[in-house]
Amino acid sequence: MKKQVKHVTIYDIAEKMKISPATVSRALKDHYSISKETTKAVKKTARNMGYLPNTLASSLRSNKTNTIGVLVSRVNRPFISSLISGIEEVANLEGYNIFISQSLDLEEKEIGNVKAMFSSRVDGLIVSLAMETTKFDHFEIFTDRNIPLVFVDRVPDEIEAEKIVIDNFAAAFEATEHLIEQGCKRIAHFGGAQHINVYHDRKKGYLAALQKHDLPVDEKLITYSNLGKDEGFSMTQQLLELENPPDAIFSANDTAAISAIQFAREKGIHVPNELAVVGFNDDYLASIISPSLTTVAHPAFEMGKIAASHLLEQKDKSDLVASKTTVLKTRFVIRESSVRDHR
Amino acid sequence: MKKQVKHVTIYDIAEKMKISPATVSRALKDHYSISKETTKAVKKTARNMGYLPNTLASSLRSNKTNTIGVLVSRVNRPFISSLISGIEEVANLEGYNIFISQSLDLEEKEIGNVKAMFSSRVDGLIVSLAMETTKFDHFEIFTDRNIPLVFVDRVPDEIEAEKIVIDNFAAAFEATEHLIEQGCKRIAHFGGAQHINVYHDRKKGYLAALQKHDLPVDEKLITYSNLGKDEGFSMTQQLLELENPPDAIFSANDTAAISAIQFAREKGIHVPNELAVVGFNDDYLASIISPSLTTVAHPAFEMGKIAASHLLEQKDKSDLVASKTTVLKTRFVIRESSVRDHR
DNA sequence: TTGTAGGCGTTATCAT
DNA sequence: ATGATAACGCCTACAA
Repeated sequence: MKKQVKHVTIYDIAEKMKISPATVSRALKDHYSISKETTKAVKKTARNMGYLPNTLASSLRSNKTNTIGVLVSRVNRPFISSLISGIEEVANLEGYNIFISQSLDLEEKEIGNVKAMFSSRVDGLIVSLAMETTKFDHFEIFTDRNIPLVFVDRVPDEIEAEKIVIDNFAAAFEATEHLIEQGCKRIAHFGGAQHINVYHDRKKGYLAALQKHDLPVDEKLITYSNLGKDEGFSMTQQLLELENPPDAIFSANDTAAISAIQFAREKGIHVPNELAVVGFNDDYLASIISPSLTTVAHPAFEMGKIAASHLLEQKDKSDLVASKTTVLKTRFVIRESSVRDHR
Repeated sequence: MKKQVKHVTIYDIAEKMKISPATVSRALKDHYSISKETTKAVKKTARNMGYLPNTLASSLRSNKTNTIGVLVSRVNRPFISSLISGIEEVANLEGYNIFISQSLDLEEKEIGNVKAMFSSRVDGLIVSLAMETTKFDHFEIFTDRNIPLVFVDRVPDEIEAEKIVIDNFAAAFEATEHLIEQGCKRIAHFGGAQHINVYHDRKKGYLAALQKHDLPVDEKLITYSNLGKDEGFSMTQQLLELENPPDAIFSANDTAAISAIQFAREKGIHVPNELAVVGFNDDYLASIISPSLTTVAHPAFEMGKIAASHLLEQKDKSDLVASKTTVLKTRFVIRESSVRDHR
């Protein structure tokens, strides 16, 4: 039976030092009104006694948790984990911790998570929407109370709030135009759920590029899925079985694009000459696969940093914060999967 | 100026219903002593008033946060993010949230994080050690108080606590022996920091396999690093420039192994015939790269699930928990990078 | 410079 | 079945 160590409180310190708990509390946070000697002595005693503050009590009283909530689809996706790293870097620098939860792309879970975040009184919330989400009133808990709320990447049009996004339309346009310049005439598109801004805008950019260059739009060449590995395979297979198959694919993410490359490789179809492929995200994989994948570099880490710093700025500005959207630059990275031999 | 919504408390509900806060509190948690009608009425009023519990207050009073702390090196690593997913799955099922923080492989940050976890009164802590960590007394805050503590993967020998690991020795032995069976005679090893159990054991397994097959150990073929992408390149380069270069590499992770493959590919060195490569972890990349990478599948997700469920079991057993180590099975995945043509 | 005392929102204890 | 009250640990006006 191990000895059970009790929690040391400011009262214990006060008692031992024959001073008041208030003085201890102030000394521990370097309150100006406490003398240097007292402060030093208190801190020393606290250390000796193994005192560690109870954040719960402190937060309850002060109405401040020094915690930022982060609500994402799932942490084990390259884009998301980089985003989180960016958030953490800034948060930590400012003395904040982060509280992460996953929606698993389910609306119901997202709603529960938002409530849980509120219940634990996070000082602000950063959200990238679940794939499934179509309603947004669960965020009113935060907006109604002017608790800082920042959306990242997958953002809702329907809410007035701070948003950090990339220009999906422009990036998709550039990517598609690049394929056209390579001489591709029948360009397919792997699209995501169209009620999500990012996938909607990417498709729009794709269509706009086709239109600009007077290429016809063939609905048979446009697919919708959640862009997973398996979907990538099956979509590629179906497209290549068409009587009039595509000569290029612009995929709304890298995962599906990579599956396309793998499928083509297995079938002996040359990438890029028979099938050019462009992805979106610039996952680490993109540079590793052979042929390497042309894609749109998504500044995930930076988005996280900006989201966190904007969130922390909101606190100060009280309630006159205009809803503001920050658009970050993407970078089009041309690699082997799209550059055709000169003919 | 937006209307500022106030927080609704159980007092507000009690007042409106002309009952006591105690009854409200009980009704909201389905306490057996409260009548069905009252319970139903309270819940309805709570919903109408937009009541959301204050977790801080509840936790402070009940001494229970329903939160599991997770302390890892960094979230944006494939192994870690899968581990976290596993933890979250189990935690959520049992009504727990998780609180994540990153040590960035720095001991000092790990120490701070452990204190912060304690201060926020997590009900238990799951840890994968920072690369830098060599002392372990910062965990005594938890062990002294019998707060459940589980180490995963990178675990300390020096602490009596629950541990979840894989058999790194056996896995490394099997991997190395496989290379020997392929006819490799000079097998190099990319090792990690040797004070970390996993890297230490992997090296031991490697050495044991060489010894069993009467192959000499050449220290020049053994490197130590943090096994990053860049290190993988430079180590491969250095090894291949030796007057007597290796014909195989067993790397303690996939990242460095993949760099080795890429380096060889660039230099026109045939993998596996001129240089066979085996990695460790089975990151998603391993199956994508060409030639695909032979590696040891590390059950990250399952480790997370087991860590969480063992942690939650500890709560019940009060203080007679024996320190226990659970060893999970790995799976050796043979792919192209190690299978030589028959000669 | 330091002390006193009330309160943050909830739950546990003891009563009715 | 319900109510009154204290307590969790800390912070902060107000007082001294």
